[in-house]
Amino acid sequence: MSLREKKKTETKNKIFEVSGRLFKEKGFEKTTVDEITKEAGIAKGTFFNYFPTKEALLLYFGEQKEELIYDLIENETMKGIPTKEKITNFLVFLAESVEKDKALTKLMVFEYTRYMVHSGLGPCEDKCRLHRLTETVCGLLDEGAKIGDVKTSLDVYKASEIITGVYLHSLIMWLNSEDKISFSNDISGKINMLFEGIGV
Amino acid sequence: MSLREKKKTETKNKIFEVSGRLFKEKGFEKTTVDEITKEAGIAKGTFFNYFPTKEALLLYFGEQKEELIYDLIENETMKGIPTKEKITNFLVFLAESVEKDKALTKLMVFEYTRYMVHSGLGPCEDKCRLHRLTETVCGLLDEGAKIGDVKTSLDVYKASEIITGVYLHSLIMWLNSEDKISFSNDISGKINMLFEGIGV
DNA sequence: CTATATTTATGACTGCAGTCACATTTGACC
DNA sequence: GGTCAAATGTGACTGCAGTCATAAATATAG
Repeated sequence: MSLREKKKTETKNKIFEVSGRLFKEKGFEKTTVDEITKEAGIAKGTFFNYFPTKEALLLYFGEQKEELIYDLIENETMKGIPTKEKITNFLVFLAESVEKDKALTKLMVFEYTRYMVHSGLGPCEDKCRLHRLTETVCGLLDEGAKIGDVKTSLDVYKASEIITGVYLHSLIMWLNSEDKISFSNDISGKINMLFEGIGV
Repeated sequence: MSLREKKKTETKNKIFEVSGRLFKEKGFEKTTVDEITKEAGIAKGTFFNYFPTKEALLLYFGEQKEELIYDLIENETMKGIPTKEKITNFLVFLAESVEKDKALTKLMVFEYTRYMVHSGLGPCEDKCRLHRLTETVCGLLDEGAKIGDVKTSLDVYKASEIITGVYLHSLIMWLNSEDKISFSNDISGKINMLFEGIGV
């Protein structure tokens, strides 16, 4: 790795580290780019060489976290249990990880929405986090279809989208609640109902 | 109505009208509050007497539209059809109304997210649009429970939340798609699956 | 009609995100 | 090491959302 690349990652990490601390101390809104750069010992313009906007930092936070989570999933003891449980475990795991920092999650969800809405991200491609979630669930359901854990006639992809939708809604409701709800409990109850169906 | 109240509504309508036009012409971002107020013939400060932020305008747009829709629902020919169809019709109707202006819908969804995330709206109360949707669906399912259209053991509220979640997810996917999907078709397919269930 | 209170309007001003023309550092090649 | 090109750093500057002290308009009371 060249000197240039070394300095680059160094600077990016410095920004990441300082801003993370400041956001925790005083919140996202009240932290200015000026402060971040001053504490990081760089000029204001430099910040924008690394992150196109202040909000882009939030996206970066989210990506970092997501990587950790999806990695962990692979290593879980998920072999040999019914598909319903597999999916429930997966989503509960996601939920629990998110439950740890509500304020940050709020900001990230918000920023993610902005990202989806504003020009960036042409069609719903790789970068789309919801899409990735759907794909993962889809994989689990596909396996389930082979073992006979789900209806053979099932449109697996559509079902995955439904599950993602339920996850998203629970997340938003939880973010917007006054902590009376447990996000992870809510999710697992709903997955159950999805497998049973609503109609008689 | 006093002179004061008359002038107030007049000014608010003027702002609403001018900003609507400008947003369509040049988009939300590129329209400045200065422009809006100049065209409306008022001072900049006045704008903020009516809307706390520029974005609050979007919320107002949404509210106006929503009123129209929910009113229409009441008057629909929804008597005597199965619960599944009632709910499908309702959501398809919502979807179709939203499909008419994708760009504006994007902005409104985005702004709604911001609204939920940033301080405003303590716990998820009346003002929460998703909550209102859930309540409406819940009403339909309750009726359905009486006629025996849904499982008697069903947790009706939870089911409504699931349906709302599916609606929201479809909406977002559609907003983020390159117009290959029909939002309203997508919804009706998923409601069907929800009634059938996923498991064997 | 005058005096006083309350509500609404005003626009110069502030603070901050984001830009840009220019300076500095790094890498590559001789 | 010297020379040039490309990448990165810099901070004064710009544009816009939002504020606030003050002015104007309207309501209320005597």
